[in-house]
Amino acid sequence: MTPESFIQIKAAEAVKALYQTEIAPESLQVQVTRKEFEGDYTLVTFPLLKISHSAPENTGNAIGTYLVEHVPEIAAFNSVKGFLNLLFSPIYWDEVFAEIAADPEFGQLPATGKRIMIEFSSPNTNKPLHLGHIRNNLLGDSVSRILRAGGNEVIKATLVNDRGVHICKSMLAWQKAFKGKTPATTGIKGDHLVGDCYVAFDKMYKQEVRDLVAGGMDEETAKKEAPCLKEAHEMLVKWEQGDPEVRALWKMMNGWVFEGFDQTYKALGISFDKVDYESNTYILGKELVQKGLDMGVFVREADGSVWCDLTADGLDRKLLLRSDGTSVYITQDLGTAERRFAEYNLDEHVYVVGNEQDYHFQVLKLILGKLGFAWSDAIYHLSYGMVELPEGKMKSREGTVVDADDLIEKMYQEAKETSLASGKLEDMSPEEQERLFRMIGLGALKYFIIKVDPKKTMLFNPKESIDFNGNTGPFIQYTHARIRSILRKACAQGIAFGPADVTTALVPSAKEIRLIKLLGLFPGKVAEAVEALSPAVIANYAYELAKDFNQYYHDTPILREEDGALLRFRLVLIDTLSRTLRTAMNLLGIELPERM
RNA sequence: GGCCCGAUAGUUCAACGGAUAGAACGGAAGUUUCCUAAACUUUAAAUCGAGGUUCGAUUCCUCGUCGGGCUACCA
Repeated sequence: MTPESFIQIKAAEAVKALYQTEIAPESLQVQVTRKEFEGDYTLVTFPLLKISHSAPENTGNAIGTYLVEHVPEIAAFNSVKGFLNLLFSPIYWDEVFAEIAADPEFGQLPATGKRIMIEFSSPNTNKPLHLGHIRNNLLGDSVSRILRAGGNEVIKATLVNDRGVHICKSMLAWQKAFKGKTPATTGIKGDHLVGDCYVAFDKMYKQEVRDLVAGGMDEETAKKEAPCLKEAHEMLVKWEQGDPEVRALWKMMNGWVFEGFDQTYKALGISFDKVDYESNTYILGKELVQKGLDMGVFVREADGSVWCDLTADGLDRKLLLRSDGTSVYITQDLGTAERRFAEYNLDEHVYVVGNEQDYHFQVLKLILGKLGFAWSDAIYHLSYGMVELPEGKMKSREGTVVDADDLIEKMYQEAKETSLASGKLEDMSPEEQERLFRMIGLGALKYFIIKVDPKKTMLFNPKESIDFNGNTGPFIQYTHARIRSILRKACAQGIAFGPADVTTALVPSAKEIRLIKLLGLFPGKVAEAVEALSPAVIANYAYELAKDFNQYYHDTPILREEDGALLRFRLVLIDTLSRTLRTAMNLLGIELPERM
């Protein structure tokens, strides 16, 4: 039980005894006591004044007196305005700490019995991954870990956009300007090679538009009439007809891209349980269109196109089927969602997709609801903000995109330089060092991105991205390494310790109590992160833990402690701390080194 | 035009409607016989504006200002 819920329950009992009123324990507000006041946790009593019909301080005093008299874990209280500060007794810290130290799965919440699918990443196969994808991937990966820790069964899914006119553009450019070039012959990573083709197409296209405009055509028309664009569309038609040549080229180039993506995913430490390809799913949803027509929620226009009128819901009319009978993006999304819910019997489905698609998901949920699917409410769009650079928004056309592979490599190099400069790694094997540099570089990148509230637009400054100080991944990794170092030394000195040594009857210091208090908060933080689908909650918690340890460590000579019992208590404390830190960082997908 | 989202120290980020709005970086000043100084200590510095809701508002509501996104028979 978390300290908060413990107080909530006891306080509700107090209210019942004192004022003969039943209240829900969850409705009571409990917070960690601010450090300028005496106490461990604080009950906010303002909301209770209506029940007590008494001044804030009197109410607090009444409840405080009751709690001290009836609850052995609560030792003392003081009441300041509407804040009832409660001081726990050592009995309580013993209980909390023993519970944490003995629980090998600390932070894992009880099973909910829910099955949740989370879709993220969902890349296009016409260019390599960039910084925006990294935010998506890290969020998706971390949120799935958090949902799992929240007691849910989680299925990580991705839907690869492997078909469409954008891929045809890359294919066309390859035919025209890259023929014969492969990742093998050029030494270029597959997804980058295909991305180069895409850029080449764009160049070609722009030149053609300029030529047409120079020839007297107005720009709007020129943009539609550029020969290479038309060719790309013809290629798409051929692709849909199953033209063997086009299909072969498509398969080959997609193969390059997948190989490239695999490397990037591997570097990021990300994997999926289920991979869908749009080339297989784009037909889905057509039966739903018929169903909608039968139900009268869709209408067919004279030209054969099918629409859903959402104007009554404050949105626009949405196209579902083109006049030529082909489906659009949302149609297949409808079909894919239906299939997933049916196939996996999902309780919830989370989509990690950028906030530029807020409208799309609003429409998606609305239409599914109109089609009579009760589970439309179980769809959650985890909408995240864009990543901007100091010079503004990333624009692929202006070449200001931060490439994922480049970035990962840069972080690694930076980690390597800084680590080598510290001169602490001389006795490590080259392989160990490599592993460590990767771990630190990646930890810096991941933490930097994940610590920001998902829904906010964030700024990424490549120059400052790898900080090893302050609220950063490496700071936490460093802290963990220090803890492990102490524990190693204790082992080497033959000091045995274990959960049995946990007893704060030794009178722990204020800082030790604070650490225990912080540790006890972890399950609550996990629950909060699940609720908000926000890894940032965990990230900031982990930082607080690390920071507090550093402060504790600074003026507590742990291994020089003479008293055996106190020494063992301290070792158990920091051992528990390192475990909790590890568990928390694991939820973010960040590895912690044993030493650095 | 319509719809959606955001605005907090110089900068990047925090703060279930709760106490004197927290950190970090950068700035200024310190700490190394000691288990990792990639650390620690001290210090200056902020809620876009105007109303409203209430015991209490950075947080909720309205209006305004500024910024971003969406508004394709693209995906």
